[in-house]
Amino acid sequence: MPWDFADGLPIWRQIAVRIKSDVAGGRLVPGEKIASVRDLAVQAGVNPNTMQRALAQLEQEGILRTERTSGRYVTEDAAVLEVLRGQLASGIIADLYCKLRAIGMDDDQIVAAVAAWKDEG
Amino acid sequence: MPWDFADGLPIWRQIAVRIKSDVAGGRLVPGEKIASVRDLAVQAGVNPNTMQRALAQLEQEGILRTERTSGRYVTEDAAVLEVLRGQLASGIIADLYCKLRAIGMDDDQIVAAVAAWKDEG
Amino acid sequence: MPWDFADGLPIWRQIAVRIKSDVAGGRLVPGEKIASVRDLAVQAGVNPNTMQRALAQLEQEGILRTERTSGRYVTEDAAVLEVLRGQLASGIIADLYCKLRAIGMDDDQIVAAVAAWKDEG
Amino acid sequence: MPWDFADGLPIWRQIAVRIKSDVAGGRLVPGEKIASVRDLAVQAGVNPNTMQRALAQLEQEGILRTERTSGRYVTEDAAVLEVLRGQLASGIIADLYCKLRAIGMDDDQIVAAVAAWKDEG
DNA sequence: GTGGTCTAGACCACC
DNA sequence: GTGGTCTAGACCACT
Repeated sequence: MPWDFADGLPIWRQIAVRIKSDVAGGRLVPGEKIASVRDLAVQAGVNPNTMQRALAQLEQEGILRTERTSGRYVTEDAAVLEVLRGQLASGIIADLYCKLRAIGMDDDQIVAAVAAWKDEG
Repeated sequence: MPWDFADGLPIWRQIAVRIKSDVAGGRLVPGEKIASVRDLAVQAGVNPNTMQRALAQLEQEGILRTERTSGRYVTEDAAVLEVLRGQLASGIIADLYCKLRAIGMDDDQIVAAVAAWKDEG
Repeated sequence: MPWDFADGLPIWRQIAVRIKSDVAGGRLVPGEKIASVRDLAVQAGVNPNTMQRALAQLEQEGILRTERTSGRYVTEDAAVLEVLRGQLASGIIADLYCKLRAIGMDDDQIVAAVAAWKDEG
Repeated sequence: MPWDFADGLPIWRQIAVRIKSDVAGGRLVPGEKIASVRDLAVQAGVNPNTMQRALAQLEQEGILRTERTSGRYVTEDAAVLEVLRGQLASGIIADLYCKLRAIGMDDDQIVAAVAAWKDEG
């Protein structure tokens, strides 16, 4: 997992985004227990504290649920998951528009290009 | 300009991508002379050799043209510019599909979401 | 039972307050025998001497009564119990006024808020 | 400032509550700059990290606003302040009811006692 | 073993 | 000087 130290985004936020994506994409199953803070920290090659911070953020957003003595679980709240997907998608798409506008495309061209890519690419 | 030393992409490639984007977006005007290697290197905060390598790459792709005695110029070749835009857009759009598929969206949903964003966002 | 070693209040006083609350609230029944010093000390996780001191204090206030040969009993004196309730309540209410004034409420607002809470909360 | 290590509430939460109370009570003036993280940490006798955590929490609740290079400021948002006062008051009053019920008072008696205290005490 | 807290000290970007 | 991040390592409570 390549953490970008160069951009402004803190590692714990990058981790949070990654886990969000995993939850949204179903690679982390709702209701399932996730690995322990320490294990995740080792896997990610960061300090347990940093991982802790990312997970605390996710818990506070309702994406994870903590059972103090047994571990952390992915939320089963469908509404939360739906909102999560919407937020992630919105951010990604906004980024797309930003970059394509920067190379001189207008919004209609962007939509057309995305639609065309589906058929070709 | 945040160059990313962490991922595998060499800095000179990152610079080349940025300049391509500037050309495609018209921030570097076709036919215009660009700054000297040394100045560009200072602006970017990199070694002149690194900048040189990026520019050589762009020249080899036909995006820049060198006049031995006077400096480097942005190509005026419309075909080259068009291909450039296509390449950049394709990469960006491929990235979009990759990320949105990762959060569980299928291609039709992606196209729909991008179209919807144009109207809302 | 979380005894607070940090603030100035000695533990035996904290224990005394707790027992007073139990008597006032009827969790310790007037006329009933209470457990032995040793048992109470174990329950509270403190040294028997500390518990002894708390009980002596309560006895001196007339809340407990010692029968030399059989143990300690909760007073049945209604007047004592009434005074006890009054003292406890007064302390708690004084604390309330202190805290609510500290966040900028005046006495009328405090009374109103307490009355309102009864209906809502 | 006596931090309670005995109860379960983390120090950074206790600090956050205290600062909330200061804001609600006007001891920290809306719009005014507060002391630096390091100074506050020294005043409170805790690690700068711990203070940082408390302040981050308050910022996230909209009570403080951070200007990265100049310092932290108390919000001027009247709505936020009003909600804050309401939350604090509610918590304090709930605590009152809990304690007074524990000594055998019913809700009407509680309201009456609080009203009486205003006139006497 | 789990999550959570706290400390100490370093480093960065910004102005 | 400001806020913010990261690491390393210790300690606690709970089971």
